[in-house]
Amino acid sequence: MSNKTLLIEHNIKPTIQRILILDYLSSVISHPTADEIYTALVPKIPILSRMTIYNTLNLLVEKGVIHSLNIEEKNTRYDFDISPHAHLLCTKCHKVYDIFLKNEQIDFLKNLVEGEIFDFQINIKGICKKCNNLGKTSH
Amino acid sequence: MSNKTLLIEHNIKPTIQRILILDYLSSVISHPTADEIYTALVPKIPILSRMTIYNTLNLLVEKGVIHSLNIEEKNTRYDFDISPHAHLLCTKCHKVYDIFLKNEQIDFLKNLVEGEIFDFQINIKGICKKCNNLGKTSH
DNA sequence: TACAAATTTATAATTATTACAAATATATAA
DNA sequence: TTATATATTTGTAATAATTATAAATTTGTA
Repeated sequence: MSNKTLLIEHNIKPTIQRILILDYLSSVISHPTADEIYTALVPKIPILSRMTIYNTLNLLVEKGVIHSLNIEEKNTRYDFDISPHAHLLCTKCHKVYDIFLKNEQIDFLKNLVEGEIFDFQINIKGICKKCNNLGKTSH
Repeated sequence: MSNKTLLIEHNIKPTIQRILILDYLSSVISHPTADEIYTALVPKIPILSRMTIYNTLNLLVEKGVIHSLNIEEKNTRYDFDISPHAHLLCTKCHKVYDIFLKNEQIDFLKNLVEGEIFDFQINIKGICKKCNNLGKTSH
Protein backbone atom coordinates (compact mmCIF):
# COMPACT_ATOMS: atom_id res chain seq x y z
CA MET A 1 0.00 0.00 0.00
CA SER A 2 1.33 3.43 -0.89
CA ASN A 3 1.87 6.05 1.76
CA LYS A 4 -0.64 8.27 -0.05
CA THR A 5 -3.28 5.57 0.44
CA LEU A 6 -2.18 5.16 4.05
CA LEU A 7 -2.81 8.84 4.68
CA ILE A 8 -6.22 8.78 3.00
CA GLU A 9 -7.24 5.74 5.04
CA HIS A 10 -6.49 7.73 8.19
CA ASN A 11 -8.51 10.72 6.96
CA ILE A 12 -5.39 12.82 6.47
CA LYS A 13 -5.17 15.02 3.38
CA PRO A 14 -2.24 13.61 1.38
CA THR A 15 -0.17 16.71 0.67
CA ILE A 16 3.19 16.48 -1.08
CA GLN A 17 4.98 17.28 2.18
CA ARG A 18 3.14 14.61 4.17
CA ILE A 19 3.71 11.96 1.53
CA LEU A 20 7.42 12.72 1.29
CA ILE A 21 7.82 12.69 5.07
CA LEU A 22 6.13 9.29 5.25
CA ASP A 23 8.12 8.05 2.24
CA TYR A 24 11.33 8.97 3.98
CA LEU A 25 10.29 7.54 7.34
CA SER A 26 9.24 4.25 5.78
CA SER A 27 12.47 3.94 3.78
CA VAL A 28 14.91 4.16 6.70
CA ILE A 29 15.51 1.98 9.76
CA SER A 30 17.28 4.70 11.70
CA HIS A 31 14.31 6.13 13.69
CA PRO A 32 15.15 9.69 12.63
CA THR A 33 14.57 12.91 14.55
CA ALA A 34 12.49 15.79 13.17
CA ASP A 35 15.68 17.59 12.23
CA GLU A 36 17.12 14.58 10.42
CA ILE A 37 13.93 14.30 8.38
CA TYR A 38 14.13 18.02 7.57
CA THR A 39 17.75 17.74 6.45
CA ALA A 40 16.94 14.72 4.26
CA LEU A 41 13.96 16.36 2.55
CA VAL A 42 15.02 19.97 2.13
CA PRO A 43 17.01 19.19 -1.07
CA LYS A 44 13.78 17.86 -2.60
CA ILE A 45 11.61 20.75 -1.31
CA PRO A 46 13.94 23.73 -0.82
CA ILE A 47 11.09 25.87 0.52
CA LEU A 48 10.26 23.27 3.21
CA SER A 49 9.75 24.60 6.72
CA ARG A 50 10.70 22.86 9.95
CA MET A 51 7.23 23.69 11.24
CA THR A 52 5.75 21.44 8.56
CA ILE A 53 7.90 18.58 9.80
CA TYR A 54 6.78 19.11 13.39
CA ASN A 55 3.13 19.65 12.41
CA THR A 56 3.08 16.55 10.26
CA LEU A 57 4.86 14.29 12.75
CA ASN A 58 2.55 15.40 15.57
CA LEU A 59 -0.47 14.78 13.37
CA LEU A 60 0.75 11.35 12.27
CA VAL A 61 1.43 10.30 15.88
CA GLU A 62 -1.96 11.63 17.01
CA LYS A 63 -3.75 9.71 14.27
CA GLY A 64 -1.82 6.53 15.03
CA VAL A 65 0.01 6.33 11.69
CA ILE A 66 3.48 6.39 13.26
CA HIS A 67 5.00 6.12 16.74
CA SER A 68 7.15 8.57 18.66
CA LEU A 69 10.12 7.39 20.65
CA ASN A 70 11.59 8.94 23.82
CA ILE A 71 14.73 6.83 24.07
CA GLU A 72 17.03 9.85 24.12
CA GLU A 73 16.75 12.68 26.63
CA LYS A 74 16.62 15.56 24.19
CA ASN A 75 15.35 14.45 20.79
CA THR A 76 12.09 12.77 19.99
CA ARG A 77 12.58 10.05 17.38
CA TYR A 78 9.97 8.62 15.03
CA ASP A 79 9.17 5.08 13.94
CA PHE A 80 7.13 4.01 10.91
CA ASP A 81 6.69 0.53 12.40
CA ILE A 82 3.78 0.73 14.86
CA SER A 83 3.76 -2.97 15.76
CA PRO A 84 4.71 -3.60 19.41
CA HIS A 85 8.47 -3.96 19.70
CA ALA A 86 11.35 -2.79 21.87
CA HIS A 87 14.23 -0.44 21.07
CA LEU A 88 17.91 -0.60 21.87
CA LEU A 89 20.00 2.54 21.91
CA CYS A 90 23.60 1.41 21.53
CA THR A 91 25.83 3.52 23.76
CA LYS A 92 28.81 2.79 21.51
CA CYS A 93 27.55 3.46 17.96
CA HIS A 94 24.59 5.60 19.12
CA LYS A 95 22.18 3.90 16.73
CA VAL A 96 18.65 2.80 17.62
CA TYR A 97 17.79 -0.81 16.81
CA ASP A 98 14.47 -2.65 16.75
CA ILE A 99 14.04 -5.64 19.03
CA PHE A 100 11.05 -7.74 18.07
CA LEU A 101 8.94 -9.53 20.67
CA LYS A 102 7.03 -12.77 20.83
CA ASN A 103 3.27 -12.66 21.27
CA GLU A 104 3.51 -13.88 24.86
CA GLN A 105 5.93 -11.07 25.64
CA ILE A 106 3.55 -8.50 24.17
CA ASP A 107 0.69 -9.96 26.20
CA PHE A 108 2.72 -9.70 29.38
CA LEU A 109 3.26 -6.01 28.73
CA LYS A 110 -0.39 -5.34 27.99
CA ASN A 111 -1.38 -7.06 31.24
CA LEU A 112 0.76 -4.76 33.36
CA VAL A 113 -2.00 -2.15 33.48
CA GLU A 114 -5.68 -2.61 34.31
CA GLY A 115 -7.03 0.38 32.41
CA GLU A 116 -6.69 1.32 28.75
CA ILE A 117 -3.19 1.54 27.26
CA PHE A 118 -2.52 4.09 24.55
CA ASP A 119 1.17 3.51 24.07
CA PHE A 120 4.04 1.59 25.60
CA GLN A 121 7.74 1.76 25.04
CA ILE A 122 10.55 -0.57 26.03
CA ASN A 123 13.73 1.45 25.81
CA ILE A 124 17.02 -0.27 26.47
CA LYS A 125 20.43 1.35 26.63
CA GLY A 126 23.28 -1.06 26.07
CA ILE A 127 25.68 -2.51 23.53
CA CYS A 128 24.33 -3.71 20.18
CA LYS A 129 25.26 -7.07 18.63
CA LYS A 130 27.68 -5.51 16.18
CA CYS A 131 29.60 -3.44 18.75
CA ASN A 132 29.54 -6.37 21.18
CA ASN A 133 31.29 -8.64 18.65
CA LEU A 134 33.84 -5.97 17.78
CA GLY A 135 34.80 -5.95 21.46
CA LYS A 136 35.65 -9.66 21.34
CA THR A 137 39.10 -9.32 19.76
CA SER A 138 40.91 -12.52 18.79
CA HIS A 139 44.07 -13.32 20.78
CA MET B 1 20.78 3.50 55.69
CA SER B 2 20.95 7.27 55.58
CA ASN B 3 21.32 9.11 52.32
CA LYS B 4 24.61 10.53 53.58
CA THR B 5 25.94 6.99 53.94
CA LEU B 6 24.54 6.13 50.54
CA LEU B 7 26.53 8.96 48.97
CA ILE B 8 29.72 8.00 50.78
CA GLU B 9 29.35 4.39 49.66
CA HIS B 10 29.24 5.61 46.06
CA ASN B 11 32.35 7.78 46.55
CA ILE B 12 30.34 10.98 46.32
CA LYS B 13 31.19 13.80 48.71
CA PRO B 14 28.09 14.25 50.88
CA THR B 15 27.46 17.99 50.63
CA ILE B 16 24.37 19.54 52.20
CA GLN B 17 22.85 20.11 48.77
CA ARG B 18 23.37 16.52 47.65
CA ILE B 19 21.97 15.09 50.88
CA LEU B 20 18.87 17.30 50.72
CA ILE B 21 18.26 16.44 47.06
CA LEU B 22 18.47 12.72 47.88
CA ASP B 23 16.34 13.20 51.02
CA TYR B 24 13.64 14.84 48.93
CA LEU B 25 13.83 12.28 46.13
CA SER B 26 13.60 9.38 48.57
CA SER B 27 10.64 10.90 50.40
CA VAL B 28 8.28 11.30 47.42
CA ILE B 29 6.70 8.80 45.04
CA SER B 30 6.03 11.39 42.35
CA HIS B 31 9.18 10.95 40.20
CA PRO B 32 9.89 14.69 40.22
CA THR B 33 11.58 16.79 37.54
CA ALA B 34 14.70 18.89 38.20
CA ASP B 35 12.54 21.98 38.47
CA GLU B 36 10.14 20.36 40.95
CA ILE B 37 13.09 19.40 43.14
CA TYR B 38 14.42 22.95 42.92
CA THR B 39 11.05 24.43 43.91
CA ALA B 40 10.76 22.03 46.85
CA LEU B 41 14.24 22.75 48.22
CA VAL B 42 14.71 26.46 47.62
CA PRO B 43 12.75 27.39 50.80
CA LYS B 44 15.29 25.34 52.79
CA ILE B 45 18.35 26.70 50.91
CA PRO B 46 17.34 30.12 49.54
CA ILE B 47 20.71 30.52 47.81
CA LEU B 48 20.30 27.20 45.95
CA SER B 49 21.08 27.24 42.23
CA ARG B 50 19.34 25.23 39.53
CA MET B 51 22.76 24.24 38.24
CA THR B 52 23.41 22.38 41.49
CA ILE B 53 20.21 20.39 40.94
CA TYR B 54 21.24 19.49 37.39
CA ASN B 55 24.86 18.77 38.36
CA THR B 56 23.81 16.58 41.27
CA LEU B 57 21.14 14.66 39.38
CA ASN B 58 23.50 13.98 36.48
CA LEU B 59 26.17 12.81 38.91
CA LEU B 60 23.77 10.56 40.81
CA VAL B 61 22.51 8.97 37.59
CA GLU B 62 26.06 8.49 36.30
CA LYS B 63 27.12 6.81 39.56
CA GLY B 64 24.04 4.60 39.58
CA VAL B 65 22.52 6.02 42.76
CA ILE B 66 19.25 7.02 41.07
CA HIS B 67 17.53 6.47 37.72
CA SER B 68 16.41 8.97 35.11
CA LEU B 69 13.09 8.56 33.37
CA ASN B 70 12.16 9.66 29.82
CA ILE B 71 8.44 8.99 29.99
CA GLU B 72 7.51 12.55 29.02
CA GLU B 73 8.73 14.28 25.88
CA LYS B 74 10.13 17.42 27.47
CA ASN B 75 11.06 16.82 31.12
CA THR B 76 13.45 14.26 32.48
CA ARG B 77 12.08 12.76 35.68
CA TYR B 78 14.08 11.08 38.46
CA ASP B 79 13.49 7.94 40.48
CA PHE B 80 15.11 6.98 43.79
CA ASP B 81 14.05 3.35 43.31
CA ILE B 82 16.65 1.74 41.04
CA SER B 83 15.17 -1.77 41.17
CA PRO B 84 13.82 -2.90 37.77
CA HIS B 85 10.20 -1.82 37.40
CA ALA B 86 7.90 -0.23 34.86
CA HIS B 87 6.23 3.19 34.84
CA LEU B 88 2.74 4.27 33.94
CA LEU B 89 2.06 7.86 32.94
CA CYS B 90 -1.69 8.38 33.42
CA THR B 91 -3.03 10.52 30.59
CA LYS B 92 -5.92 11.65 32.83
CA CYS B 93 -4.29 12.68 36.12
CA HIS B 94 -0.79 13.09 34.57
CA LYS B 95 0.90 11.28 37.45
CA VAL B 96 3.65 8.69 37.07
CA TYR B 97 3.07 5.38 38.86
CA ASP B 98 5.40 2.48 39.59
CA ILE B 99 4.50 -0.93 38.22
CA PHE B 100 6.47 -3.70 39.85
CA LEU B 101 7.54 -6.78 37.93
CA LYS B 102 7.98 -10.43 38.73
CA ASN B 103 11.46 -11.93 38.50
CA GLU B 104 10.56 -13.87 35.37
CA GLN B 105 9.40 -10.65 33.72
CA ILE B 106 12.67 -8.93 34.59
CA ASP B 107 14.62 -11.89 33.21
CA PHE B 108 12.69 -11.70 29.96
CA LEU B 109 13.68 -8.07 29.59
CA LYS B 110 17.33 -8.73 30.32
CA ASN B 111 17.39 -11.48 27.70
CA LEU B 112 16.20 -9.17 24.92
CA VAL B 113 19.76 -7.98 24.28
CA GLU B 114 22.90 -10.05 23.80
CA GLY B 115 25.41 -7.45 24.92
CA GLU B 116 25.66 -5.54 28.16
CA ILE B 117 22.63 -3.57 29.35
CA PHE B 118 23.17 -0.33 31.25
CA ASP B 119 19.56 0.73 31.66
CA PHE B 120 16.11 -0.25 30.54
CA GLN B 121 12.80 1.50 30.81
CA ILE B 122 9.26 0.30 30.30
CA ASN B 123 7.15 3.39 29.82
CA ILE B 124 3.40 2.99 29.47
CA LYS B 125 0.91 5.72 28.68
CA GLY B 126 -2.62 4.87 29.73
CA ILE B 127 -5.25 5.21 32.44
CA CYS B 128 -4.29 4.51 36.05
CA LYS B 129 -6.35 2.34 38.40
CA LYS B 130 -7.84 5.31 40.24
CA CYS B 131 -8.92 7.20 37.09
CA ASN B 132 -10.16 3.95 35.55
CA ASN B 133 -12.50 3.31 38.48
CA LEU B 134 -13.75 6.90 38.49
CA GLY B 135 -14.83 6.33 34.91
CA LYS B 136 -17.06 3.44 35.95
CA THR B 137 -19.99 5.56 37.23
CA SER B 138 -22.85 3.72 38.91
CA HIS B 139 -26.18 3.80 37.04
C1' DT C 1 46.91 28.56 58.92
C1' DA C 2 47.69 28.20 54.05
C1' DC C 3 46.84 26.10 49.84
C1' DA C 4 44.89 23.09 46.33
C1' DA C 5 40.93 20.81 44.73
C1' DA C 6 36.10 20.25 44.52
C1' DT C 7 31.61 22.24 44.64
C1' DT C 8 28.23 25.73 44.18
C1' DT C 9 26.46 29.73 42.24
C1' DA C 10 24.95 33.09 38.67
C1' DT C 11 24.65 34.27 34.11
C1' DA C 12 24.71 33.49 29.36
C1' DA C 13 24.24 30.24 25.62
C1' DT C 14 22.20 26.34 23.31
C1' DT C 15 18.69 23.59 21.35
C1' DA C 16 14.28 21.24 20.51
C1' DT C 17 9.82 22.48 20.12
C1' DT C 18 5.73 25.47 19.98
C1' DA C 19 2.90 29.83 19.07
C1' DC C 20 1.33 32.77 15.86
C1' DA C 21 0.04 35.07 11.82
C1' DA C 22 0.66 35.79 6.95
C1' DA C 23 0.93 33.42 2.55
C1' DT C 24 -0.33 29.65 -0.19
C1' DA C 25 -2.82 25.70 -1.73
C1' DT C 26 -7.01 23.02 -1.94
C1' DA C 27 -11.92 21.79 -2.16
C1' DT C 28 -16.49 23.01 -2.87
C1' DA C 29 -20.45 25.42 -4.58
C1' DA C 30 -22.45 28.85 -7.55
C1' DT D 1 -14.76 28.52 -14.66
C1' DT D 2 -14.79 31.55 -10.73
C1' DA D 3 -15.51 32.88 -6.06
C1' DT D 4 -15.09 31.67 -1.48
C1' DA D 5 -14.22 29.17 2.63
C1' DT D 6 -11.07 25.95 4.71
C1' DA D 7 -6.85 23.67 5.47
C1' DT D 8 -1.97 23.67 5.08
C1' DT D 9 2.51 25.53 4.83
C1' DT D 10 5.83 28.87 5.76
C1' DG D 11 8.78 32.12 8.46
C1' DT D 12 9.69 34.38 12.53
C1' DA D 13 9.58 34.94 17.27
C1' DA D 14 8.86 32.87 21.74
C1' DT D 15 9.38 29.21 25.18
C1' DA D 16 11.52 26.09 28.16
C1' DA D 17 14.78 22.49 29.59
C1' DT D 18 19.41 21.87 29.88
C1' DT D 19 24.36 22.89 29.40
C1' DA D 20 28.69 25.87 29.27
C1' DT D 21 31.47 28.82 31.67
C1' DA D 22 33.82 31.26 35.05
C1' DA D 23 33.83 33.47 39.50
C1' DA D 24 32.91 32.66 44.38
C1' DT D 25 32.69 29.56 48.08
C1' DT D 26 33.51 25.49 50.61
C1' DT D 27 36.17 21.57 51.91
C1' DG D 28 40.11 18.61 52.93
C1' DT D 29 44.79 18.30 53.87
C1' DA D 30 49.66 19.48 54.57
